[in-house]
Amino acid sequence: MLSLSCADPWPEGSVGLEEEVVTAAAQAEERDGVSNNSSISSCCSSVNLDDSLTSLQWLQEFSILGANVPQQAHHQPHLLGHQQLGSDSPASPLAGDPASIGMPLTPGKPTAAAYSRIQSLPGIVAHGHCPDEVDYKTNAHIKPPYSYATLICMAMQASKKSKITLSCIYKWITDNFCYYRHADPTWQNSIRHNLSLNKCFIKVPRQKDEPGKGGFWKIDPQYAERLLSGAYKKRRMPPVQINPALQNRLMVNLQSQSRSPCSPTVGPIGLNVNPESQRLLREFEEATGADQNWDPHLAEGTMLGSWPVVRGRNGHKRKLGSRNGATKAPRRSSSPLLSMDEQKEIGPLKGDFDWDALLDSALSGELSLEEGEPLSPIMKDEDLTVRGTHISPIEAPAGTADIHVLVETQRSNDVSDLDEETFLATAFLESPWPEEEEQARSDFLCSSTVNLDQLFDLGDSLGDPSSRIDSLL
DNA sequence: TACTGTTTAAGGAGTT
DNA sequence: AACTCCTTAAACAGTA
Repeated sequence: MLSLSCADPWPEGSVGLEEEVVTAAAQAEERDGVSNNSSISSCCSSVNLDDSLTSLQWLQEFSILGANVPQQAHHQPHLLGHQQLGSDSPASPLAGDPASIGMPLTPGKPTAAAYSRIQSLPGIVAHGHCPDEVDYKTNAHIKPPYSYATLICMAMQASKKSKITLSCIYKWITDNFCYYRHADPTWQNSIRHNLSLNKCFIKVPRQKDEPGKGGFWKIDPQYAERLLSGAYKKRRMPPVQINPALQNRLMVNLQSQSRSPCSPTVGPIGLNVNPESQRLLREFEEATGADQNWDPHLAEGTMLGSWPVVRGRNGHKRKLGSRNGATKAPRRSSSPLLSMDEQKEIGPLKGDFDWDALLDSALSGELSLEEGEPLSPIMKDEDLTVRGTHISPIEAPAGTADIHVLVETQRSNDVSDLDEETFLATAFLESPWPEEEEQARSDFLCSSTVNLDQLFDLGDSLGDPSSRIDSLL
């Protein structure tokens, strides 16, 4: 089974088999007596070992972390097997989890604007942040700007399966968004709440002969229809939120460094925040003006001291109730989540993601759609909208490397907010390119400073977007 | 016992 | 202002 999950657990076109495989895996779990009590941490430490192969990684490297992230793993997919045999790897998410092992988080491109650089600093509250500038997979401090429904959709679509278990959704989220690995596990409650309440999610009960806990979930085809018909209104992304579980440590770290600003130090959690970063931080705060109210002496009150006055979206206060352990001990995200079958099931979730295929399959009525309910082929318009910005169509130069984002954006024209959000969120989840193309792609990427921010920031140059694309190429 | 799933409630923010 | 969306919290029941 290990080799199955390593090699190609859910090969293309295996959708029809997945339920059987899941069932078989679940039965194997039963046979092996594998309990669900392995913590998600330990689960991740093993399951995540192949995360270096996921698409998240390549895009993160691609965008801002290119110089900082070990790359050999996704250049050497054959290492996967070894990793899964138990040896830990620095490329694994947890190994790369700054909150876990103190991986230094350094600012992004040194030549980028202070704004962009600041985004990559841990624990920065920044309205209007650029999601693609934040390494959500390793940054445990910034809450991903995706709604829970979006996260669920992402997990479901990443799975390429018609149905997915709750624990797999948890797993995918924690695998791909470091924030949730360290966040109060109440987010799982929200996930469940979303699944139950949101009409777009359908529960698929486990069959009698399907061992395991809980049922499966899938996306309602009607909802998919709505997604693609643009029935949903656009909503603004919430501001970045800092993970309260990590913020205190971060604060201590920064404070300790502020006492000796001339010597970059590694704080209690191993976060490098050197004087340059602190300077950038101040730059950012000053540049963002009064709403940030930055004051070197009151920094705690702005971005580092906003907890435990938990701030929801846009910083409004939330009730804390008894969440600080006064009554019910909250479950931690390290609580056991996955059974063996789910770990096997989750394997393909990690970056085995192809939006082309997903959309194609969706449009042809596959994916989670019921038979006879094909999606409307509506994506043939000339215009496209990227997060509220109207953009003229851009022809991808023939024979050049795919501009996946643009292509997908065109195809996603007129999609709903959630779908768009999901698209934006999952665009960087696309599976790694085939090996034979990788070098050429790498060359392209290396020779270009393009990142998603640039691609999605085309609204800045509506006058001549194609010229901007040309400049990117 | 822990996990899963449902339901209710409340509050904030964006949209109409 | 009303509506909708989203998040968070919590209680409760069912289940493995």
